[in-house]
Amino acid sequence: MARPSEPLITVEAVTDAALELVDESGDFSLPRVAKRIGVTQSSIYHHVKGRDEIVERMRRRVIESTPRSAVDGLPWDDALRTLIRAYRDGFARHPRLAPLLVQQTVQDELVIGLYEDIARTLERAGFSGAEVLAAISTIDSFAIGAALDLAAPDVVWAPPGEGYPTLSRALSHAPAPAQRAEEAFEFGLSVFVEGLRARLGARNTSRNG
Amino acid sequence: MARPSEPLITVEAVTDAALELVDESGDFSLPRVAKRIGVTQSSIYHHVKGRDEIVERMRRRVIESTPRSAVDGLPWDDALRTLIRAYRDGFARHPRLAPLLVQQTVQDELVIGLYEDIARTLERAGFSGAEVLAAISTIDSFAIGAALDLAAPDVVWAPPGEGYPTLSRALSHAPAPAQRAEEAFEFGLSVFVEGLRARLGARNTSRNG
DNA sequence: GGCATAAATCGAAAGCCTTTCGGTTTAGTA
DNA sequence: TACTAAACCGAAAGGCTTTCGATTTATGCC
Repeated sequence: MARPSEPLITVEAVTDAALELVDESGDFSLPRVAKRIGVTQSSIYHHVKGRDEIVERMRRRVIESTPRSAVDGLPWDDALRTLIRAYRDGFARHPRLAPLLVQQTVQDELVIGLYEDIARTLERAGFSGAEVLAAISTIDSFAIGAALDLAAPDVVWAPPGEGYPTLSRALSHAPAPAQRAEEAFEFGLSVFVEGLRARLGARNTSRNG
Repeated sequence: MARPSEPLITVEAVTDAALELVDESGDFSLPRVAKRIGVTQSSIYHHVKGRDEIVERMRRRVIESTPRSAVDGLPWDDALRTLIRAYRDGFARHPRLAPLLVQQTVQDELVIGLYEDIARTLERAGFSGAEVLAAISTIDSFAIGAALDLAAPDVVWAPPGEGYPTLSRALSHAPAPAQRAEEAFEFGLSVFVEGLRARLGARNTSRNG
């Protein structure tokens, strides 16, 4: 075949097909993407640079599917919760994508924009400099971990026997997998924000230094 | 060659070689492991079931390298900090292993034992049932995220231009990469524990319910 | 309109990877 | 001593990513 009047491939179609494959099977490959959109593997290289670019495009696709929310009017703790939820919700829609993303660096401008919003909110709350950076790192760790939690298999921890009474008791309260991950995320989020508030309070009443 | 009097391969040697390769290059493969211990790829299959088993053995190797600490005498918050640090410190010694581990389920008994200790500590603090489970999930998310943070490249967030003043200000306080990850982990850990304490306090003084 | 260039496709292949299979020699055992 | 099981090797199947040359066609320029 030769060059067609309308290209058979678009980067969007490649990204879509790859994302579908990830949702269905947890992974993707160039031969499978090519087959899905009805072209040859090699043709894909005329539209993307390689496998890594497809991963980057999936990351962007997932992030821009969550609208950037205006939080400047909200109290800082509500604002922070909103932003962190937005970050994590993108992954929640494509849970099996998370393990692929953690292998690669982020340089996407949209993510940077989200970080800027988080940084502003933290400064507004009363944190500064090094603390803001540490808090953002923590938020990143927590959100990515929570996204991976979504991709985890149904039975995450299976105590092998009778020797773990307390853990078994906790597990007996486990709801359905997706709901468990959701509840765990909300719990962790609120505990983290409460911790930040406690830290600010201790500073303002000069109890800690 | 035929069957030697002493086997040329042991599972420990395979695990060691794989871990060295991961530390050096961020990944491993059976041909490279085989070359490193001076045998053929196929021979490895007489000692481990496949690639996945090698990954599981590396996980176990890393976890058992951190001794299980006795925390029953400590106040619950100190105990919790100690346990979470122990979980994360294993990864800190082999940062590039983390991305490989998140692709696979945990069923290792040692990890379950650590979770049991965390569950006991949380019950001792005053949490119960569903809260314990949610807290453990959160701890897991946070620790794994922190481990991935260690494996991240030096410049994690690079604001592309002038449009991100608050983030840029925060980044100007960034210490060396490894230290940044370390400080972020300690910050998040202490905020998380403070948040748990705040939640208990609110409950005891009946301010929240 | 005619022509050079650039783009889009394909087929083939190089070079990785994981896993399996058959052949060979030796260790352990009845 | 003879038989089975174990440990090794070489070869190969079938997957992957990426590159290359050949072919045809769209596009831009004179």
